[in-house]
Amino acid sequence: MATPAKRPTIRQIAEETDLSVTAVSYALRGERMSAATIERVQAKAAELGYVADPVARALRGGRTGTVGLLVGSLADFWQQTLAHAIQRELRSHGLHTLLADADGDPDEELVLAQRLAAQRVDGLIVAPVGPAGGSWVEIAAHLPTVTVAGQLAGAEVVGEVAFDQTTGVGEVLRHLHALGHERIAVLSWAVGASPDRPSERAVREQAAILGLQCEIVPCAYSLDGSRPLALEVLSREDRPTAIFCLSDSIAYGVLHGCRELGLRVPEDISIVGFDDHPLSRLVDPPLTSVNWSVDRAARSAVGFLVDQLAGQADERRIVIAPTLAVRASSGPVT
Amino acid sequence: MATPAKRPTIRQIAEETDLSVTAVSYALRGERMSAATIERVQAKAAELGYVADPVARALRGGRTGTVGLLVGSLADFWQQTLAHAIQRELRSHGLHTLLADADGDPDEELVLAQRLAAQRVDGLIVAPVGPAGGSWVEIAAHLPTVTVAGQLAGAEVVGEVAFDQTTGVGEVLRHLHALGHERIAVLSWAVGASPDRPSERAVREQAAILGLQCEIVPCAYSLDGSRPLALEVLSREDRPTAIFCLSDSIAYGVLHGCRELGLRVPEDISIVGFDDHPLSRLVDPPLTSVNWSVDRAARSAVGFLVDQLAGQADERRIVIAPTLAVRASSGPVT
DNA sequence: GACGAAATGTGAAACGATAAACTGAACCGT
DNA sequence: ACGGTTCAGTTTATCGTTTCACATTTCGTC
Repeated sequence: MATPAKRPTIRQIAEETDLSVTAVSYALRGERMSAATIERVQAKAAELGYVADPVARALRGGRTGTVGLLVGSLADFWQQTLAHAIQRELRSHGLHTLLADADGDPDEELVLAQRLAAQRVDGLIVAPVGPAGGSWVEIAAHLPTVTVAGQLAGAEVVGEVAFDQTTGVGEVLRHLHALGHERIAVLSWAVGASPDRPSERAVREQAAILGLQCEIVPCAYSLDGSRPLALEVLSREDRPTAIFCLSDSIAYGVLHGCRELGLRVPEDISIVGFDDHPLSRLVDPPLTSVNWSVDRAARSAVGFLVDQLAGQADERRIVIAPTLAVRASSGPVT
Repeated sequence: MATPAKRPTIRQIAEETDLSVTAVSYALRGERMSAATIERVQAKAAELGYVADPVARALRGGRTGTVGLLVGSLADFWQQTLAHAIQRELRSHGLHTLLADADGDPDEELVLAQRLAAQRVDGLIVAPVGPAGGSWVEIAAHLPTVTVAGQLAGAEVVGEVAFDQTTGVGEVLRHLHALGHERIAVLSWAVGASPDRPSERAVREQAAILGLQCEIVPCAYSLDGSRPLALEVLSREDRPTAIFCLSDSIAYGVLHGCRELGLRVPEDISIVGFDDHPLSRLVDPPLTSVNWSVDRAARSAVGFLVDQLAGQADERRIVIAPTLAVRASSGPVT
């Protein structure tokens, strides 16, 4: 663990080829120098196994080949899936991923974004929890930023992958309404982090249209966060006839809670998730959920960023349409 | 996106305090300088919102505060969980995570490890797919490396978090044996990547002891990888009475396949997983699996690395004991 | 055969931070 | 009063790469 670790440097190549460091630098990139020199240098580089030092390059102001990926909460299974898909997509473009997890905290999110910027990432892909503060405006101004599944209003991003929350939420509520549900508890995550989160606003709007009575309950991500909450909601005198969870992870915890209380799903209560994690079709009962194409989202997000890095300067935006996957966890009111 | 982005530098502080750059450098770290100077400098730094540039620091040979996390395959749900846990633990120590996914490919794994090293990570946490090649020896010699859930034999790592495969596999096979199973298909991932993978060797050993007939079938991670394979295995004339999957993700795909074929689990066939993903208790039927404490593994791995970085030079090792969680997916042969 | 323009190459500065070596001055005991 | 320590700084070199400005050579053209 202590050996000096000597990666070959550009200087070594220079010495062994009797050229100046500058010449080698150019030749390695195939610029300026004569064809003969270029070949000689590159041969030597290959021989020594030379790889340019990304750190030095970054210091000089160049690219690092690394993109920061900032996720709202990795405790959420779906966001794990999203992170995986994005990371994979970045890799296919030869880019590295510096992953950070805000853990549901908008302040932490900002701090992490700044630290990623300090690490000289070439760009930032964010699935934001919090609202767009002033700092976000600054960060996005300096660093090509793409948002996924959330906005940073005011900040000038180079790309935006939006999920059509209104339609997604609408489909769920219409589905539940059609089944006869009228009292619905909505479990939402990171409430308060973002005052007017689109999904919550969509819930209020659509509920008003349909005349549904929706109570929004703040909830932590993850099984362990939602299960106790579910137990509380489910134990109420006038418990709702359906629970709509704004994330599948939350729904899993609720399913777990139902099982503990001996409640049958969907006979005693209907459960609907959001985001449609791959395992949702396998849980018991299979979870009704709203599906967005993760792959498409990941491809778009990375594509936007890569285009930007390649010089395409136009801001781009895509809205991903939802598909309601109706499964066994939702049924008529009995 | 084009504004020059001016983070304050050490030099700005130097100018504004009428000190040399070096003096500021020392003062910022509270060394050498007089108390008065130290305070003056730190006040100015706070005022300007100065944060040391990790890139420059790294170039000079110092720490980057970033740790490389190299995972065998993020397509595997359990490894997603592991990655999350480790990332979270690293963050609690103030360390950043550079995440890379080898995607089941040992060669890719090596390449990624080298690229991480080039990015000047302070250390490496690896959940290896492949065997320990010569390159690993070199990498580990230069970079503090901790392995989790796999070995890099020959390479001098600073810490090792091992899972007791023999016992884990043994418990599963004994469990199945006790239920009367004799013909068992074992779905293993990344076969061939590592010629003598501990889990597979454990299967062969334990099967021999118990007199079981175990066929090891190579399989990709993930639902989509294992489902078609499961369909094939399940459609055989003399299909096994039990399938033991060396990862829960694989088991999920198998469950999916059973459902498609109309096979009842466990009446028609028993399914057992490995690693015990949090959702395994929620799928239908709840999956029998082998649990290892992810949190303990993550804490240990990060602890080993942090200790090493703090100067503790002793190599450390922990073996995590398995717990067999018997659930409804495994039952007696009928 | 002379002149400007390419082509090919070199040296030095820069990126931001740090470590080693050096410079005065104050201070010590004898 | 004199050599030796400390203290509190400064100068200079360095990490590996890129880029700007400049120096040579070669070449085509009139």
